[in-house]
Amino acid sequence: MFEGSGLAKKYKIKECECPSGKMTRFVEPCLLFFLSQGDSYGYELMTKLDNFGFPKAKPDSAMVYRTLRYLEKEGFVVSKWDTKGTGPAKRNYGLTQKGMGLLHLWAESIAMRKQVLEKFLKQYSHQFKSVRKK
Amino acid sequence: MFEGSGLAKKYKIKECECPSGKMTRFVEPCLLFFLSQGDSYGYELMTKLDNFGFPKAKPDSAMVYRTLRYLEKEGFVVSKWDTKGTGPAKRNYGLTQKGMGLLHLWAESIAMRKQVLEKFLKQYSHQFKSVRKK
DNA sequence: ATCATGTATATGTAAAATACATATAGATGT
DNA sequence: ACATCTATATGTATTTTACATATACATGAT
Repeated sequence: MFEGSGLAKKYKIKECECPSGKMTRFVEPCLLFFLSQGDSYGYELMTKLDNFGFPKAKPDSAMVYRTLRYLEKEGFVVSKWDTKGTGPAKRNYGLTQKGMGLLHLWAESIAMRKQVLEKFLKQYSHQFKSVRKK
Repeated sequence: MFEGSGLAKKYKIKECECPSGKMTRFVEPCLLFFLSQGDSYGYELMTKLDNFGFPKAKPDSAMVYRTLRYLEKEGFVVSKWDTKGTGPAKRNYGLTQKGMGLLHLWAESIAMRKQVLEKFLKQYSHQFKSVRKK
């Protein structure tokens, strides 16, 4: 994994000088995807994100709640309070058709992005193949 | 490509509501990579970026110049003026060892990121495989 | 009873990143 | 003389992100 490589130490580079894998921006498509599997609420979505494979650091809860509110404002999701069950009331979110559309757009965008990263990595590893033993 | 899918129109979603593929952040590792192939200067690096396969939109020249200055400030690159040749003087950049280290860190980070995107896409396409005919 | 912990949502704000506009200036072609 | 291309650079408004903090219900332990 990223932390364990020792490269940062070797070259005396602060960890923060290259993105650590938080991928906060990625929160939005994840939320949309989770909601496409069924209604849910902020706290639960947060734990799902947590298990989704974010390389590092827990997703920022502020990000989750604010993203959900943004998505609702724009009509990508709808919510209603759920007072049933134990504990404090939950705001239960559901995906709209428009939200489903946004998810598909995100998927296209992510696929494209993946290709760009792949292109970079291909060129990179081609150039350094001889240097990078191990 | 992204623009041509028609999804945005179908779902009445503004293009800006999902990232368009500018990937400004990606400029830094690209610059480092280009410089690992030999010294260069801002304007040339910009055109290289242009040809690198950014899905949309030209790279912001401000971003390129500011990133180069940042990299120099932090010791990842060094520069000197090149007054030889035609046209206005160029500031010629070269990668330092520390800069090479940062490039390798970026490569790790990008590889990790690619995996996360892949994971997302795999789950996504698994879920929507039946729905997404052509 | 009161205290810590877990569940749940929400906001305030400082700092960083980004987009977009604009400035400067040498060289070249018309 | 003027437009265009090459080349670097900065100003700044806006957006994004990180981090801290506030609220409050529920539950189990002391």
